[in-house]
Amino acid sequence: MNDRNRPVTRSGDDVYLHLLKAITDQRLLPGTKLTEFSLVETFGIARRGVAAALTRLAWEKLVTILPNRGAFVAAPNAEEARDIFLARSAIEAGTIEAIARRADPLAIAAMEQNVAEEAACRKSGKTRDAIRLSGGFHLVIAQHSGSPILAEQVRLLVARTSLVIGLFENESGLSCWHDHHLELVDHCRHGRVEAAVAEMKAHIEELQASVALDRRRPTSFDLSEVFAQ
Amino acid sequence: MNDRNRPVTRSGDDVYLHLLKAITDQRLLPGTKLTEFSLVETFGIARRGVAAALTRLAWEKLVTILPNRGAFVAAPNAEEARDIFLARSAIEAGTIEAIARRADPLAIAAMEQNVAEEAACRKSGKTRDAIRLSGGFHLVIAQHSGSPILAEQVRLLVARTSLVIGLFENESGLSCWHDHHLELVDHCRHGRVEAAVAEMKAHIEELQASVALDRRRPTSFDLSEVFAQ
DNA sequence: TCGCGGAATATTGTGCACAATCTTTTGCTC
DNA sequence: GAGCAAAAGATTGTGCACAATATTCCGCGA
Repeated sequence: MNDRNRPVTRSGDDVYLHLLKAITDQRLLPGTKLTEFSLVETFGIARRGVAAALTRLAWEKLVTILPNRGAFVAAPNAEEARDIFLARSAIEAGTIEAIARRADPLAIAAMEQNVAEEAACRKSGKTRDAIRLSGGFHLVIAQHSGSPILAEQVRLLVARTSLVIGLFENESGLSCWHDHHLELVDHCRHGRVEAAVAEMKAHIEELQASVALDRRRPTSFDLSEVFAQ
Repeated sequence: MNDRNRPVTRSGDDVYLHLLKAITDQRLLPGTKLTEFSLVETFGIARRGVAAALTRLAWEKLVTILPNRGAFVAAPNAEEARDIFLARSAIEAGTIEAIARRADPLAIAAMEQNVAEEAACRKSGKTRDAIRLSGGFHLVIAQHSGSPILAEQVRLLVARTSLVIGLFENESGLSCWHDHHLELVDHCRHGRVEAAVAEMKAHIEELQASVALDRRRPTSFDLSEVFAQ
C-alpha cells in the first residue's frame, strides 16, 4: 500500500490511458467525479501524475475541470455533439480514403475480423461489447490509414462519441451499423475510393441521426469497481 | 520582479499561447532549446506553469522533451511532414466544405481581407509576414467552418507546417499559393462545394511539393529577443 | 596534444507541506 | 421548523527544497 512497491509508471501516462479506455468503453459515464485522491489510491501513482493526466484529458475535452472543485467526466452538449460528428466525418473520410486507395490487404483483414467479432457479440446479446467493437472498427481503420495524426484524432473522437452515446439515449442502430461496416470493407477491397468515402460519411451521418436530443442520466461510479480487473 | 506584481496568468496558458504563436510565426525555429528557467524569466510565471505548457506542446508534437535534458522546438522528419500534409488535406477539406456549403458571407469577407493583406505584404517584400498570413488564411477558414474541433486541429497543423517549412527549405511558391487562395474564395462565394474541396486538396498537395527533402539549419535563439514586443 | 576520469555546474523531476477555495455540517435565532 | 451564519472538513492549487540526471570543465597521465 505504500509507494515503493508499485511500478510507479512515470508522469501518469498510465492513468491517462486507463481513463481514456474506460471512457471509450463506457465504463466511465458523463458526469462522474474523478477525485485525485481516488485515482491516487486506485493507480498507486503520485498525485502530480494524476493531476497531469486529468489536465490532459481536460485539454482533450474528455473531462471537465472545475477550479478548486475537481474533475468530472465530460458531458458534451448538443452543439458539441454535432461538432464531434462533423469532425469525424471529415477526418474519417481521410482515413478510409487512404485505405481504399491502397486496398491494403492487412487493413482489410483487420476490418473483417472486427466486423466478425462484432457480429458474434451482437448475436450473443453482448450489446456493450458490440458497441465497443463498433467504435473499435473506426479505430482499426484509423490505425491502418498510415496517418498517426488522424489516428490519434479518431481515438479521441471515438471516446467523445462514447460520451455522447452514453448521454443522449441512442436508438440502437447496431445492425444498421454492421451493414455499413460490411459495405465499407467491400468498397476498400475493390479500391472503390469514392464509394468508400461516401459510405463512411453516410455512416457517420446515420450514427449522428441515431442519437436524439438531451436525455441525461447523472451517475456516480465507484472507481475501484470500474477499474477492477 | 517578485510574484505578486505580475498578472499571474494561471497554469501557464499564457506561455503555451505565446510559444504556439511564436512557432507558427517562425520566430522559434526547430531545434531551439526551451529552458524552463529562461521561460520563467521571460514570462514571469511559476516554473510549474512553464513545465505544464511544455508538456502540452510535447503532447501536440510541437516540442520534444528529452528526459532530464530539456525541451526543444520539434524538428519533424520527412515522414512526419508527409503525415502533417495528409492530415491537413483531410481536415481542411472538411473546413472548406463547410464554408462553401453555406457560402457564408462573413467567412468570405474574412478570407478576402486576408488575401488582400497577404498580397500587400508580398508586394512590399515582407516575405515572413506573407508566409504568416498565408498560414492565417487557413486559420480563417477553420475558424469560420463552425467546427471548433477542426479549427483547433488546423491551428496545430499550421504550426507544425511552419516547423516543416522552416526546416526543409521551401521553394517559395508564394505567388502560386496566392492564386489558389483567390480561387478558393471564388469557389466558396459561388457555393461550388466540390470545386472548393478539390482546390484545397490540390493546394495542400502543392504546398507539400514545394518543400524538398532534408536540409536542416540548427539555430539557437535568444528567447528575450524572440518575445520582445 | 589527445584521451580519460572525476568534480563542478546546470537543469529537470518530485515529494512535502501549506494555502486557497469550495462543500457540508452544525448551531443559533426567529 | 425555517433560515442563516460560522465553523469544520474535503479537495485542489502551489511554493519550496532536494533528488536525479546530464553536461561542462578541469586536471592528470601517456
